[in-house]
Amino acid sequence: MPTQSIASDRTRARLIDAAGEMFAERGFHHTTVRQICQRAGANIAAVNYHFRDKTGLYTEVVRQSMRAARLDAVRAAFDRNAPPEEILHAVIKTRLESLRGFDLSDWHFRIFAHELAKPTPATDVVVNEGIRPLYSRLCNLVGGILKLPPDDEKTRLCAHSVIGQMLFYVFAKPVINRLAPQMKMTATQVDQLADHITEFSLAYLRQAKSKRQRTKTKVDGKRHDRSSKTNAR
Amino acid sequence: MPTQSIASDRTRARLIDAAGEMFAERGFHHTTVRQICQRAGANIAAVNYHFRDKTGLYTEVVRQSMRAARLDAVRAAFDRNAPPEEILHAVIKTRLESLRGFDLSDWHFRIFAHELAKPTPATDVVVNEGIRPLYSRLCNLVGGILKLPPDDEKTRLCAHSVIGQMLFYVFAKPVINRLAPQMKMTATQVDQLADHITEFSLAYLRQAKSKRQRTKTKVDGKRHDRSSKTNAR
DNA sequence: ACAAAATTCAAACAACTGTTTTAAATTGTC
DNA sequence: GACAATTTAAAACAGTTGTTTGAATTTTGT
Repeated sequence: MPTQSIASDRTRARLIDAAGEMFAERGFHHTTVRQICQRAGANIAAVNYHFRDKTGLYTEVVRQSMRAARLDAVRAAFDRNAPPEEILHAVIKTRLESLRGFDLSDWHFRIFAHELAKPTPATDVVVNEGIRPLYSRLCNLVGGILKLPPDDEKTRLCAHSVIGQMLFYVFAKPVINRLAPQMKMTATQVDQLADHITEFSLAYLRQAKSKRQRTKTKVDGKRHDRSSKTNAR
Repeated sequence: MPTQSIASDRTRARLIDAAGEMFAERGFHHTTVRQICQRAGANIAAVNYHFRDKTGLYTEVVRQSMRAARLDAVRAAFDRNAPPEEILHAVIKTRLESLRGFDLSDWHFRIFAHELAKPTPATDVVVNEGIRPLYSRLCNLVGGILKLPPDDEKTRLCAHSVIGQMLFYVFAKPVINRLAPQMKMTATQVDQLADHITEFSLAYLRQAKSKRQRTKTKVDGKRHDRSSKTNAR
């Protein structure tokens, strides 16, 4: 028994679409329900009718953007069967695709950025459902390269260094445009960016690993553990 | 002829102080003039009387925070007579001091962060007076290590990588608190952070330099330029 | 000490916010 | 096709925002 009409579902979807783009662009606090409704071609009361609150609409947008395609792409990059360094490159590149224009249903990264700047009532949802899984998987990946446990402090610091480099371009876009106007974030430029961040990060990761292995062999004789199955779920 | 009274100057200063802390904490848009005036012990109309606008007060706060002590400390770190890698470490460490609690007159970094997230009418002032000089000096420094011109694309990308790592902790503070609660940002922890970011970055910079020098010596014979005075102005 | 200028103050203003209300229109079901 | 439920619509609500007003007060220059 579908208690909701099709027309209702369609305005609901239009509201989520419009709100998603605007939330991603201007953040939660700087987006008014009137703007959303105008963009969605709906009445001002539609938000309260369909989502109870403005925050209700926002959490729904967040929840939906968590299941969006790009996030799956990042997960796929993680699950790829390849050497960890290649996986890292794929993850970074996939994640940076968000920078090219306004890909539909690609609000996730930008909403994440806004959440960082100013927490909202839905921050817990964003952190626990959207960020934490990717964060822990990145820690697993980095720890795998470093031959260190995922919750080791050094591992975490390195993961933060990778995330920070990526986030910078999402956050600082308006400032970068004034500081380095030649960066237009074209497709090839984003690729170069991903290559750079990967190489920049791997330089330290490789060095730290080999240094650790050198001291390790000095301490406990030969290394024969080969415990490289560190990128698991 | 001091046309302004002393009492007036004092409320003016109190307003700037209160506004600076609150702008740094919550950003421009999320700070109300009523909150500022209450904190400053001034009347609601004081802001408009002394600064014409809310944005007038904000630009004054920004202008003042640009001349604040911490920024001078960063400049001093840049001007230090030392090998560039040591300078880099000093700059990063000085810049990260902002993370420890709420140091008075240390709004600069946080205001910068808020500007990144959401541009304001004073963004131009922030970028041109506060960010650009440090940015170009960082490019000079990094270019000096890389033996590349400061406006080379690789140089800029590396500078971005360094900035991104630092900014992450400023931005992501609320999220980091949930993701890695053990990071309390104590004095020693901030020191470790600075050490890590420096080492993480230098790993790539050193590697890229030596790689470049190797190919360079292959091309133009012996290297005898020694043009290491790259951190000027 | 006194007039004039500068500053503070309480109150109200207009514009905006998210939300609620009440009635009209649309929809699904018999 | 009629009736009941669901969905839209226009208007107004209560609250907050930055700003202005005009009179009281303090400070300044002589």
